[in-house]
Amino acid sequence: MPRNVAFNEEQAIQYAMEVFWEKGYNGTSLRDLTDAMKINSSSLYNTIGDKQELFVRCIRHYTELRNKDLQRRIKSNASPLQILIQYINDAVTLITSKANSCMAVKTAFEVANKDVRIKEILKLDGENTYRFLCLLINSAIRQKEISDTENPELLADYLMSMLTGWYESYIVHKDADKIRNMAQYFIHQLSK
Amino acid sequence: MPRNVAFNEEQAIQYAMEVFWEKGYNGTSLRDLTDAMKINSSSLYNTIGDKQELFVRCIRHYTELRNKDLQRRIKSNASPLQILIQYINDAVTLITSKANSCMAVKTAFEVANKDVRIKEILKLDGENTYRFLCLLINSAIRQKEISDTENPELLADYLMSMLTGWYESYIVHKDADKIRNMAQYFIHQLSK
DNA sequence: CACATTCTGAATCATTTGTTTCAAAATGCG
DNA sequence: CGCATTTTGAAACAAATGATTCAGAATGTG
Repeated sequence: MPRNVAFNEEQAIQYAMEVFWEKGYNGTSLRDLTDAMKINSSSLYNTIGDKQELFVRCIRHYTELRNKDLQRRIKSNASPLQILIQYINDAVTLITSKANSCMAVKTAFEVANKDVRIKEILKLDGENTYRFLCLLINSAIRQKEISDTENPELLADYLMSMLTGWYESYIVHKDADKIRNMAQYFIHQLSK
Repeated sequence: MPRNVAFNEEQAIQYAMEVFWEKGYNGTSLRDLTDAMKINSSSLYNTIGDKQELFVRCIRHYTELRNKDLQRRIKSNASPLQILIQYINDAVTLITSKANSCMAVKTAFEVANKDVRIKEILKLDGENTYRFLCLLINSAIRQKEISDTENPELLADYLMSMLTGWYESYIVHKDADKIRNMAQYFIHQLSK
């Protein structure tokens, strides 16, 4: 009976995500968003909701993209340690090539303390990466690529913290070698 | 001849810093600030300047406080490794006790990419901590508290990145043991 | 086709934003 | 004291903010 929604919602969310990603939640205005999404604010409020709701949809979208990336990596037929090393190296490339940082990390520091919904999404996302890493490390230990004296859970937490720190380091110092050296050292420690 | 400034400027900066620290730059309004500082906005614009200038003064104040803390630690008559371990343990306590995170880290992610002045202050602050850590690690190596096979500069970068990551981890997971375990592991690796 | 229903666009809303104005109050110096 | 000078407080500014309104356009179903 009715008229259908004219705009591609996922595409619009993608556009909105990019703006939030760059400017942060508080730094982004409704005009910024509707401009990027190429829709009118009435359409936004009609289909998605207010700014907060849109933001929730955006980080959810972001974490889904990350999740798909991890799934893809797991399916690789490289060895566990190789997958792990590839993951770290890709992270380093990402950190040191794009000016913008990781949206999950930025959001954690900007709004996670005030918005429980956001915090919960980020928590699930973190646990997801955690499981991904634990899985790989455990497999690598079983295949004797990593020493069985290592603690997989600790190592996973360790790496995740390190990655976050690398983002900040690169924002402030813009020193790619710094990051590469740390990554190389971490991989070296891992591989013996 | 003239009337004197009535309010304590350093006290006012301290108040403003606390608000910025909690709410971030974009999340803080001029009213938030003048309320906390207990001054009128005309006084603010008369003595300090606009919001940006005030923010610069605030992180500058923040990094000065940090600097003083490092100076104090250096003067301790404990051994280099002991000072280092104390520093890490204090950081862990700070991270896992206060709800709010480190202002320098939050600011790096929120505004450092857009504001060169801010980025420069944070960079100097980072280099300061870096020197502090390198000094301690080098001394510890000379006193044979740390193996001379370690790379001091790398270790310093490593620790700084880790600390940043711990802040994010605690915001998202609120798991103090996670942080404590990582710290313990790091200290353990250091001490042999 | 025709109609009921939904979506869209432009305009507009009330607040809030960062900032400024200016008269009145305060203060040091002669 | 009295004047010149500066700070203060309340009010107000224009612009931007998040959000809503509503007439008209669009569309699937009968």
